[in-house]
Amino acid sequence: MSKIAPGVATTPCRACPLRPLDVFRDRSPADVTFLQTFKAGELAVSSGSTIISENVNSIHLFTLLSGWAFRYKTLEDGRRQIVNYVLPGDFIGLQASLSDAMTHGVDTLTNAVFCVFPRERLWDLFVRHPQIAYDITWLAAREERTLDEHLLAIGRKTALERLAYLLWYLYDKARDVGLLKGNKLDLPMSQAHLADTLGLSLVHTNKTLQKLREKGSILLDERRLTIINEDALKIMGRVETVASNARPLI
Amino acid sequence: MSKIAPGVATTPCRACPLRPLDVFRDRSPADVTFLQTFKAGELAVSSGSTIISENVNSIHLFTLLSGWAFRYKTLEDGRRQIVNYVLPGDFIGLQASLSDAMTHGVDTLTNAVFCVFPRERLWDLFVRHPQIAYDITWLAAREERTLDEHLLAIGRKTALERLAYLLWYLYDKARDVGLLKGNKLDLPMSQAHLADTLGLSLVHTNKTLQKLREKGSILLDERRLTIINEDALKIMGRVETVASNARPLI
DNA sequence: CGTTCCCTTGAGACCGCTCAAAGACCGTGG
DNA sequence: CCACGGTCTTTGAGCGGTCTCAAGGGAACG
Repeated sequence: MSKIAPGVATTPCRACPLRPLDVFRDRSPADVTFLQTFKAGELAVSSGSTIISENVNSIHLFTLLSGWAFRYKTLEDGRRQIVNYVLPGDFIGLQASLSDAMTHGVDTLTNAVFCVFPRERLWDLFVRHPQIAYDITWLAAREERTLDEHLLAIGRKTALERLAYLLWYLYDKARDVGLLKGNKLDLPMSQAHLADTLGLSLVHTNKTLQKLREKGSILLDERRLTIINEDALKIMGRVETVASNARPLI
Repeated sequence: MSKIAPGVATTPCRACPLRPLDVFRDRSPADVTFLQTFKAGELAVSSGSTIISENVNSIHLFTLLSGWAFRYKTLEDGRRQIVNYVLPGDFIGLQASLSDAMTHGVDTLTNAVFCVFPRERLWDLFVRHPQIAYDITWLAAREERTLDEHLLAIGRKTALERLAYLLWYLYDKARDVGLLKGNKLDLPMSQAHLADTLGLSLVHTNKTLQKLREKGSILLDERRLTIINEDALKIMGRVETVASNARPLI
């Protein structure tokens, strides 16, 4: 089901397939070399695996190399809230690592490969590689901003606005890391996942999806999303226009 | 309305009234001395002031010394979502500082005093004071966890659960910094603020508040909150029991 | 003493919920 | 090969939680 690749050939950081992408900042060769030593290995898991468990402290930090995952929290009676999605290049585990208490879970939506970094070397990193430390903080602040945005959506937007917002968010996020095929994107999650992200019931999510399709700006069939009119979708979703700069890749 | 105290006597970090509190970690005298030099001054503002404006990059970082504030986001049509509350000892501004795009606003609920730190010295801090850099990251991860929790509440809890959760959250947070008088807490926000935090309408928030009062675990009158049965409140709010450790104070 | 803000209450509308069930698709095992 | 169970999507029906609109009262303030 899941294992940390032992002798198996792993991707060397200098040949990281993500780093050349425009969304990621350039990094000095020295820092790339350090990241290579910081990387303890790779974790290759199948779809539906739990990478970080709620209520259990994680001893690792991860960068997703390929695949999709999501962060979530659940209540005892089973109600689940998906807090954010994880795409290639996203760095996760800081919360579960630094804080000692309850945290979120992370599950994969597809087969996925993670770079694994040992938490115990984080302090060493802060001492000896301030640039990377700064980048980690930058990413944490960025995630915070995303969560603010999601809170605004769930707390104050209508079902239709929320759904339009979420689909645009996923589309835009996927575009950053080159996952689009033209104006099409293969989404790995079910409508139940979307519902748990939006704070809506499954049934109502489905009906809202119908409505959104009727508006003519999107297609979504067989989990393939096609964006016909991105601007209209953004307006419907009350999306703030964001000029996002390149971000660091850990 | 607001000004950075110039020649006015400000609180020296070594005599910080917050640091002796149990919630805050001990810090080496050398680091306290550095923080003193990092601190550019104090910002004393009256109730209802905007400290950080949405859509405008902030050039400062702040630690709240005294008073209450809140972080929020708004939509163009005026709908507002309060994202979190800021109490003494809380460190804010990282998002608005590090990221270049749209951000949240921060308004005060009472007269308040902030310690002001210049953003441009943040990099220097990361190079020369890794412990403080680490602490800042730790706080960012902690805030992220809080937002996850709020997302779970707004997305998946009922109105009554949300309100119970919020009141307990505020009570617990205030207790940390010694703002309780016995089992009483003076809340500075209106029911409109509570509504905008919970993703509910003002009217329904009021009616939910009635219901919660009827349950007998709380009193809330004239903005004075009395917790009669904390355990019952936590259960109603579906609050995870959190064993929170001491946290750093910047 | 008028204005403003806040809390409260009532009434009715509607958005989103639960319950229920059917069809499509898929992998598995008989 | 087909039967079967599981997951996912879709649809209908009816309930109810939350919303909007409206209005009144109290406290604070100029």
